[in-house]
Amino acid sequence: MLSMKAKYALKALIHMAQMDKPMLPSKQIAEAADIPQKFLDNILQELRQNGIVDSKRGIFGGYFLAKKASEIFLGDIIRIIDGPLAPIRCASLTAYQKCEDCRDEAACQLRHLMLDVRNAMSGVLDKRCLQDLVANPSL
Amino acid sequence: MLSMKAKYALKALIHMAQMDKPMLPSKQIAEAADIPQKFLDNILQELRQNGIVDSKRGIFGGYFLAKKASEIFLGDIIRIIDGPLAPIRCASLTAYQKCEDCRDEAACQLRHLMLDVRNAMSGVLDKRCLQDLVANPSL
DNA sequence: TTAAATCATACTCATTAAGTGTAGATTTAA
DNA sequence: TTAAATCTACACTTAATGAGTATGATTTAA
Repeated sequence: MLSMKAKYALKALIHMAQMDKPMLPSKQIAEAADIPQKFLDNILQELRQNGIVDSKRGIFGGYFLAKKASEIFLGDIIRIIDGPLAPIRCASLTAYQKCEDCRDEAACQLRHLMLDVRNAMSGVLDKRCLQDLVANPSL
Repeated sequence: MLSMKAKYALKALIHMAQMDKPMLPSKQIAEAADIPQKFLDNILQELRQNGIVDSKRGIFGGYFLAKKASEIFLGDIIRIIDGPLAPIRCASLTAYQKCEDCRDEAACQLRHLMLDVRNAMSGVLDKRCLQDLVANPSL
């Protein structure tokens, strides 16, 4: 399950990509996307630290996309907020971690299955970018 | 992410399917699959209540699959233990629930995306059964 | 200098995850 | 019939995570 936090992150970014304004204060994003403002601040912070958005302080400051919407992939956003896509860590490509109780990883049926699940998810989330959610409303 | 509980459930069922014994006491499953026994009892209970396994009490009792391994699908096991596959409820087919903050569900980009993710996951988990994990060790 | 904004840290509060413990019921071989 | 091995039910614990809040500092344009 996606956390609310990740859902909010996606909603906020979609909103930012849809507006052609270069910069939006978090308050406006919060209102437009129906997200608790302070929580959104946390989220935007995390996205900023990971190079998804950038910010300008002071009055008339705000947040803006750090890259083109066509270069921001949805899988990466989810990874930043919720961690790896894979259902279990030993099936993650970006955050691999060995199972403690696994005797023979190469033969582990569960891992093979979950690798397939991970790849299926990645096939959707790492192929699509923010732009796809804006440009193609009927997708 | 899959919970430990769901992972244990899958490990236990795989072990049961692999052994050709008709019945296994939970203690043996716990040892073989490296699962805390009491926790496994809870899990087997839940699987029994959902028609995945059945049990026989008394000395020489134990648990056994309630259906053929080829009829037990992995998606269903995960749904029983962890709930719906879909990343958000409004994208679930088996446990649909409306988003509270959604103005126009049909146009919601996020939902369409997550429906695709759900279908990708289902494409793996609802197509494969326990038998696949036993019969096809190199899959 | 002040108002509006971001930035940083720390805190709360409820729920879930991951088990454990205790007590009792059922079965069946001996 | 009884002891051993099991299942069954329910309550409890302990830690982590989720979903936010609160407070205060810093920046910047006017």
